[in-house]
Amino acid sequence: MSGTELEQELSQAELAAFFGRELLGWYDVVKRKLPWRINRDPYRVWVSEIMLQQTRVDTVIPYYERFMQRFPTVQALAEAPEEDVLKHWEGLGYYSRARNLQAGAREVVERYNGIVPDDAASVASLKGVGPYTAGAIMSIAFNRSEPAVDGNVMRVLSRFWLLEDDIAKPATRVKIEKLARSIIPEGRAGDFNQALMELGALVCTPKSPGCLTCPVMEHCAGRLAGREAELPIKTKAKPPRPEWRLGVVVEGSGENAGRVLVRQRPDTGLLARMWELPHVLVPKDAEKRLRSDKSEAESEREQASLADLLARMLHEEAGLLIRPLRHWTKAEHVFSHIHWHMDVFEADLPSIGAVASGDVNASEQSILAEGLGLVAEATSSYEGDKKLPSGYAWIGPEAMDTLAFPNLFLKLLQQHWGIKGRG
DNA sequence: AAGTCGGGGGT
DNA sequence: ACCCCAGACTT
Repeated sequence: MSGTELEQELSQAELAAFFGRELLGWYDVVKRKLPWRINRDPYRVWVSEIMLQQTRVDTVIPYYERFMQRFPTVQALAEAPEEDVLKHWEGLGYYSRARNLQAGAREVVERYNGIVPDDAASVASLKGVGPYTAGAIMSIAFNRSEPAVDGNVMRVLSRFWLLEDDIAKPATRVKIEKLARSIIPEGRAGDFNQALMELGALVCTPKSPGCLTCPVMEHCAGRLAGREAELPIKTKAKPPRPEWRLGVVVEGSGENAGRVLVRQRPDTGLLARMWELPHVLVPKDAEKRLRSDKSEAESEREQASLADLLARMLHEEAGLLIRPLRHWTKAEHVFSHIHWHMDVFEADLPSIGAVASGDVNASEQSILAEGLGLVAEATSSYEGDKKLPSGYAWIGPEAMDTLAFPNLFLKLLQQHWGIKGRG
């Protein structure tokens, strides 16, 4: 301490007044023009806040524009087919947000006559609306004095007030909510909450924060202590568990030439109700057996083993008989809790002619040996496109605007047809 | 309290 | 590579 300067000890109320005044003054000058800020329509605010959950502003903007164009009102969203809603969410991730949002819209139509209720408890009860989103809607759309504490706000307030609580713990969000509620300037809840987030996004960033341009640096306890870089405190997440999966691009023939076999995922769980290429999880015991060859280039022998496993598991799990042709590509995809390593094969359906003429490889024989009757039945029915296993369908590039795929499979399909188109 | 739920951009 | 993003829901 210098000794010549009197450290002004500001009270909590004085700090809050300073913080609110300076932050709002800064926000009024620099706030970004964003598509959900053209008015305060509660439905528009609602949709934006759901999309912005765990998703950056720049990523959301084009999705938001398309979504609002297609579903401009609560009624429009409530009446739409779910598939249509998912299609407009395609690539954005966390797809339960889309399903919950539509469920919420239908609830607003049925229970509130299509008007988003101006009531914190009612808004908070809507599907997909948690503590943050309820506070954001109430403050931004209705200017109610409710806190809206997201990752930005926890970071900003942790630094300004030098809070050393672990923001990964749920209890910390509750604590910071109480603080945030207590410092909302009278009559400006919406602007204040947005200003907090704007500061976190533009200035008080996770790494190398721009303290020199920060409107509240003068009394930021974290900065004054020289500790802004180590705040907020957050425990590390566990790394995603690895999974080895075998996928397949099954090419159709005859009337399905140029099409690929896809399937719809179950109603719950990961990527619920999204469409995908068929794939199977390599069991851990089989993994040890098949990974004996650790060399860079996979041998033909190993690929044949993988293809064999793929065909057999697909038959057991889905009753689907395929004929793997060749290894096509590898694909990696990382979720927050799972890391997929995929080997994708090209395949077609076994034909009766091929079986009869003996034009089959060894691995295929092991599959087909289980019953030529099955093959015959499968072949005739598949070609008619009538008796595919439940949830399976043929799709060509022209129909891609009807089914919603997660990005992983979207890219694989585009790669498949893209190469074909250029070749 | 810990796990589940996508995908991408910043550093 | 690792971190984090205008988080919510389930167990």
